[in-house]
Amino acid sequence: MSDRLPCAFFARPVVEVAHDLLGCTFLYGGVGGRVVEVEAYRNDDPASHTYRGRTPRNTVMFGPPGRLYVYFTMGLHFCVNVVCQGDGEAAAVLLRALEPTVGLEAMRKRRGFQEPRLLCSGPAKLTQALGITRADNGIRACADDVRGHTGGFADGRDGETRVGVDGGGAGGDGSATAAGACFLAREGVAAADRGRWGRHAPRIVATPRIGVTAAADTPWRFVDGDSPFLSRPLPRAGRR
DNA sequence: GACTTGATCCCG
DNA sequence: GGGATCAAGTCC
Repeated sequence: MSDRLPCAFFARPVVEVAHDLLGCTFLYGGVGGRVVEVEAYRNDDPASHTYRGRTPRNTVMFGPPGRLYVYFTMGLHFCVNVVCQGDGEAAAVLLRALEPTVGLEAMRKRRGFQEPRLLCSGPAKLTQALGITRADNGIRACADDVRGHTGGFADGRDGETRVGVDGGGAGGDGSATAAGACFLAREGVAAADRGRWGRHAPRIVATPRIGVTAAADTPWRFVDGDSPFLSRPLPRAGRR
């Protein structure tokens, strides 16, 4: 509980948050693992979905930090981001790979593979393994801040669950997205290994982002250079 | 290199 | 409104 990242964690510059998320644990519906690869996207960034302004699809990115922005891509995949910076700033961190640590069997079942390295080593693999879909767009992934309020939509939507813009989602299936079932947490490791936000300290390596054509050189993909669970191996130079 | 579908764009 | 375009991926 106490180690769940507060919403304030995400209300910081997105590149900073991306760094700090490495080594944290992402859990969704009791399934998940250690974050080993992320990418940062920002409003003034040609590679971001929000670069050309607000649309129905990217609306969640313009909302308060700490929410999930889930988008559908390539005709068959979902990818998941966590909204960052201030309400309206439209920045987010794409979760690209996890080292699976919790709920391996559920992930194997959804993915159809046994090998742990094949479960969450890519943004769409990860959502498939965890069972994240369009219906999760807009759900909160951060713990309540102290007391009082941190953000929330101006029109009053808030609280725990679906605030997606598609008005759909059947609303009542409530399994994985039940209150508090989706969050990021500081990893429970020796205090000596903890950084500012208490996570297990990874060896952070920055590279250009994968699959983007605009701003192709911006080095906003961050990985744990020692992890074997990346979506793709580090180029030679980045290895140890 | 194929696959698959929906959001967005550009024209009208 | 309608058709063209192309996308923050995966495949083992």
